[in-house]
Amino acid sequence: MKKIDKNTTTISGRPQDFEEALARYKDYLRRKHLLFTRERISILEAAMARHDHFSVEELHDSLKATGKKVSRATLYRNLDHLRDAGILAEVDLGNRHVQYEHVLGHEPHCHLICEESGDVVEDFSPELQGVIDLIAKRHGFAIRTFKLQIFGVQEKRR
Amino acid sequence: MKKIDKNTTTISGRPQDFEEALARYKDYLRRKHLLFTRERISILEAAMARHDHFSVEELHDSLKATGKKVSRATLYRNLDHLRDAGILAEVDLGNRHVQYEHVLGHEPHCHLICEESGDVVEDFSPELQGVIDLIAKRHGFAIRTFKLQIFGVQEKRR
DNA sequence: TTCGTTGCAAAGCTTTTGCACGAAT
DNA sequence: ATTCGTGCAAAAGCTTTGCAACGAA
Repeated sequence: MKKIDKNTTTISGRPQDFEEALARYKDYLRRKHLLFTRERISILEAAMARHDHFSVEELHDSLKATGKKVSRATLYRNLDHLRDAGILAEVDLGNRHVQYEHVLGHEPHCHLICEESGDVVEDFSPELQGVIDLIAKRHGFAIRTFKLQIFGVQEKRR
Repeated sequence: MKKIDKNTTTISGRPQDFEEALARYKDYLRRKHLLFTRERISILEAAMARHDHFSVEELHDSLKATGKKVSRATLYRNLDHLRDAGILAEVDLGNRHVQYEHVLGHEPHCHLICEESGDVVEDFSPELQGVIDLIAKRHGFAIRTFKLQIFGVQEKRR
């Protein structure tokens, strides 16, 4: 397996997030006339149990580790659903790999990626949303979501 | 070949941009002790001749169209150089395909992607840079570059 | 002449798909 | 009972790599 860049960000994992995600997923599945299968629960559990950014392969490993094996094909098919249901978001960390993160309990934010260490830091500055709203308004866009990545080098802490 | 989403953005193509890119590339190659080959010129010409976002495959087609065939392997190898030389930037338009755009004559900007039509609009609002500088400063990051994508739906014009 | 570069073909990864079997309602 | 979902294996798409021949300096 190809190595994915180091990732030190930790995403908060509040207990209520899983319940909220489950409710949201059930609602989504009902609306789309899709079934609520054991594999879909396993994938949701595994995804919500990870508190960092993860790739499809890493989630597949997580599932194997818990004994609840789900085929790669099923995983791919369902990650799309989890994204469409507003439970997971795709993240671009500049490494040409699709990675995911939770949306719940996780306000809109951006990623700072250190090109030296590979570390990823999340930022929740409130100023950003205003500028983005302004830009969208200028072009007559109704915003659904945004992604901002800042690439640079993190200076040494002291 | 898989179809890539429609793309209506046009990137400006000032005559001096090619000269500037050429100078920048020669400098980069010299610094890295790399050779200045005919293939590298062809790729640079083809890339600078495109005034939109393009995929590797599309650039390969451009090259074929001008009769200057360059193998895919060489193309991949050299697109990395053009990116590292600061001539091209990788763009994420949310379609899971790597695409490129010029950097020269092209201030820092962001992309608005319409999820209905697939249209991509570029925005050069100056307010953005200030917020990004602020965020980077907060985390002790020396910025190299940033990418911002706004996903939504473009309202009808009248 | 000397190395880096290229083209080709093969290999590697990631993601998608067709189909028969199995499971949810 | 019906219909959708899953696993498997194959296929497809994209990117990288090994190697012999070529070309820039």
